[in-house]
Amino acid sequence: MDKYCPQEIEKKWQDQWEKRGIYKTEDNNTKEKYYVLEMFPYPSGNLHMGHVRNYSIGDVIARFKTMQGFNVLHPMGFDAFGMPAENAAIKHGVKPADWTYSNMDNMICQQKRMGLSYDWSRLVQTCSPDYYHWTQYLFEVFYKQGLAYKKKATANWCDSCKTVLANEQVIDGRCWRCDSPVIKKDLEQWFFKITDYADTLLKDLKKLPGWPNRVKTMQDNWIGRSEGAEINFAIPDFDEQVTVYTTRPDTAFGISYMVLAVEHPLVGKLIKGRKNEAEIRNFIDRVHNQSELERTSDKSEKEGIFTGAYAINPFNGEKVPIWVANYVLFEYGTGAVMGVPTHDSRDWMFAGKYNLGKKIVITDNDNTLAIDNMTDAYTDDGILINSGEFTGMNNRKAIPAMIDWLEKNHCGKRRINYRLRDWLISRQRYWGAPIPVIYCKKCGTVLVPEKDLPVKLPEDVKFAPGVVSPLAHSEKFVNCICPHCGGPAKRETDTMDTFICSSWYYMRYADARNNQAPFSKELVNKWLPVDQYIGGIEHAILHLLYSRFFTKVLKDAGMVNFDEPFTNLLTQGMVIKDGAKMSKSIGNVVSPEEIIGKYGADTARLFILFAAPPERDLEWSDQGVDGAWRFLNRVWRIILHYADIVKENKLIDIPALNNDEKELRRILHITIQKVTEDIAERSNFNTAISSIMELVNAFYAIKDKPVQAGLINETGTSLLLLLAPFAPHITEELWHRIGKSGSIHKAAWPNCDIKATLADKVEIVIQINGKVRDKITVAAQAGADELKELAIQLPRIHELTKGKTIIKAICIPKKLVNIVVK
RNA sequence: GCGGAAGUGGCGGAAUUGGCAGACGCGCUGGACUUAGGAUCCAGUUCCCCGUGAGUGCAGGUUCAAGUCCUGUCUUCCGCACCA
Repeated sequence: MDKYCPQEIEKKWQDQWEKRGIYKTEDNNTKEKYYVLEMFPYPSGNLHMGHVRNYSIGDVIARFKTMQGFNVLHPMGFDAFGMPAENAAIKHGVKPADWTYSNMDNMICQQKRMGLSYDWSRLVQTCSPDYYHWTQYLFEVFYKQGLAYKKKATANWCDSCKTVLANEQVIDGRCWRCDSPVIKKDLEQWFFKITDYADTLLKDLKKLPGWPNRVKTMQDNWIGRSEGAEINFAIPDFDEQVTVYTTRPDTAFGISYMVLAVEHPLVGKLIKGRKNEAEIRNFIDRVHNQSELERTSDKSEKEGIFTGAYAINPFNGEKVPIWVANYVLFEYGTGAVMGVPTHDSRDWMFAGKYNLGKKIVITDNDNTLAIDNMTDAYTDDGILINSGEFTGMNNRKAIPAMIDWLEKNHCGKRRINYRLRDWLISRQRYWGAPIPVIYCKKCGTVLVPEKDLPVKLPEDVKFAPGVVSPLAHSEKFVNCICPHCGGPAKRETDTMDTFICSSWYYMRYADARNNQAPFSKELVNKWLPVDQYIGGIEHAILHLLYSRFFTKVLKDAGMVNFDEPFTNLLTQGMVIKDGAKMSKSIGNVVSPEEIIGKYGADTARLFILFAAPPERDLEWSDQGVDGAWRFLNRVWRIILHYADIVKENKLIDIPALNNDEKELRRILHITIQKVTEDIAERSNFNTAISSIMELVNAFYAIKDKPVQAGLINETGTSLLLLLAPFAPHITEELWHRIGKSGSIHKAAWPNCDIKATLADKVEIVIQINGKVRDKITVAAQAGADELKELAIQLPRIHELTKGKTIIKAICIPKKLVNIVVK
């Protein structure tokens, strides 16, 4: 018998598969479609174990669904724009395009060595003009829908990447990519109006039962919907008015001051000419220039200063002092808040520090609250007091009543507010899709006409450390002709956030080579939505929220007929070693190339799927890899041991099976049932593999016994079929060695014979007071009464219950008898 | 602070509906085969005071029966965090 040598057979089959095109997906096919997709990678140059895990999971599902008779779409591509290519250009003088394409070539080789069942004819590379042509086209779709606009705003600026970032891309005050602190900069930038879709994005989370709750909760929090009211306060001295947003209008009679954000446009007017104007301005400048990190840190103290101006509380006509303070965010709500120290903890602290008034307007049921014995605000529900006509009302009921009052008296209204901000999409970088906009002195902002797309990236661009917006330095790129009036004009020199490229790539796969449109309606609606999407949890908000937004916009634009892109989402855990994420700086990286070189792709895949369920973090174990390797060798040997018998292709003679044979066949069909369910229903590949291992153990157990050739045929063939999605090469090789023709990966998934899974005899546990005391083997169909009789008569049970009263016996057929004694 | 997930042998993990806790794998121990074994095959492996014993972070509760349900509590990880 020859040895299992993955280095030989894996290459051989990969070549064969490619030559025969067995993973090419047909668009015209009557079988039911199934679209399985792994998040496409950034082309860093090399696969890491996280990729191996991601692709192994997707490949199992793709192969399994194919064998189950679905028409499977399983494509791959690259999220190929982005900063590292420019950094390489700065550091090593290579062109970003050259660097990126050579990295992609290398990674495709590595992916092919993993034996993944991709339809490579649909390869998508977002940096290719054939692709970003349509990214630009979609920008124009957004623009025409009124969803793309330019405005001056205080933006998050990463000084290391020399570009702005969207809110979602600032993690704890730091840049998501390079981790350097983010600073504030006032800049003119392009935005996508994702806030228009805040409500739909939130509501439609309910349409996603196939998503992990964790991800839905995170998106829910990120969108941050709150219900409340706007209240207008007059400022008679200035003939002005200021509007606050609150979720607690029921506390309005307790307002003792009001606070504006330092950026609030009214502040300048209110403080002008005050004797301490300079002092106030100082404070405002200091707060405004604080970094996101400092300003939102929980350590930073609440600070404020009185403007000298007063506003009128519309409910009771009281004069309330107007302050400015660091804790009020200009971007949220109206940038102004009311201060109710007695019923809001932050206000309690602030009022305590600056000696502002406190008045109780909601009391607990026993009416025991008193300012003097309060140590913090009372934020619970209760009954309104000191609240004019609303006094005596339950505060929950008072909220709508008081909003109605505001609306009737034209001094406020109901308002729903979101935490979500518009998506800042322009980047001051070269290696991205140029924003297809031209600025003309006469005509203003003009879209590049569709026929002139794509706006191509120029190649003669200089890269140097610290250069902002390299495109802006390319004369040839910047200067152009206005498509409207034909006069001289200038191009937009910012490129698009790469998250835009990745917000629609999964649609492009449906029609990847289309050069007339991003995709044909027919094909995108045939294949989408993605049935199973697989990727890391780190995109819970970023990519997954943006993609949902894109899908909804394209649906409203009539380009697609579905409104959620991913029906089922599987978020895989990290691959860790020695308790930490694999990283070069810690030095705990295990390279996939090395593992595949030594053990082959099948072992690597099998180990990574076996070691933990997909959602959990996976601790890398070299010994665990050995275990997977040993298992495949066991399969190799047992199949070859029986190869000649299997080749005879004898049919099974079920009535002739002896007990040992029946037992083996029972295990086989239980395994078929379990593996099918584990893949299809639970995505628990680890338990699927463990049950295949049990089958192999059972196969070994009958090795020295005479076994019917038909059963050996059934067992050997089914074993390979069950294992095929996990270890595609070894199973293909053995498939041919047992005399089968055609690829195993095109063969039908085995069916479970339910009758075979039922045992004639079952073991029943006999408990006394819930503790196992004995076991008996009885006919499977034995009923409750019969079991009880048998149990009580057992010598051991008889012994143990001697002198005690049997109160009752609980009998669960096929499982147990529990005798309750006293 | 708010929200979420998780705590099970020496290790990774199983137990899907309340019904034998520890499947499967690693590691370890022993045996067989062998010139040899870090190959292979077989067996054993939760703990202990070895029993009518204890045991799924801890303390209670419900139940004939609890890893699973309920109450409280501790720890770890993750997300959000002055959001008015």
